Amino acid sequence: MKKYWLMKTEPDVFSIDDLKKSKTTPWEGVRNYQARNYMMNEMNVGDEVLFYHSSTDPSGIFGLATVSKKAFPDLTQFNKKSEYYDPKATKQKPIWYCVEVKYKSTLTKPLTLHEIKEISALKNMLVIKKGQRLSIQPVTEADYNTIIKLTS
DNA sequence: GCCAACGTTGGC
DNA sequence: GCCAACGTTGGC
Repeated sequence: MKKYWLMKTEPDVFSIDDLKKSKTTPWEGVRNYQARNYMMNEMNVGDEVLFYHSSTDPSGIFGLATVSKKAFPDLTQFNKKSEYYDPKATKQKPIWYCVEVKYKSTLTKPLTLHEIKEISALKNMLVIKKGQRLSIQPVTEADYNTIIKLTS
């Protein structure tokens, strides 16, 4: 059963263009249990990803990607030099997991957060809910299909 | 196990 | 840069 996701990233740190260049990337640095649990327990190879740029102007959905590898330990948690280092994690007992994400396309017509708020069919999307900070959010198949139609 | 203090996210 | 929302930490 294919699932659909929205994954947030700050384009200054990692943008859809960066993903286009690297083709795939481990989704490292997630340090929130709810987001981790989605990756660990619910994401499967082939799931569709809406690639969302946050903390930028305008913020919104700028690309499409797919999950290309199931959850595996996020190596940055073991790396003392990484900003994502977690001293409580050990290789025997990792705390943080990530999936690998693969580039699919860059939207020629991105869908900004402002536009999402204006579209009544998308009014239940989590990303427009006040105070919604979760960096990985489930998206319904209907919302995903609406977005594909609007952006192609 | 409660909850105040603190840190982070992210739109504006 | 502000600040609302909300997750995490740690003292008790």
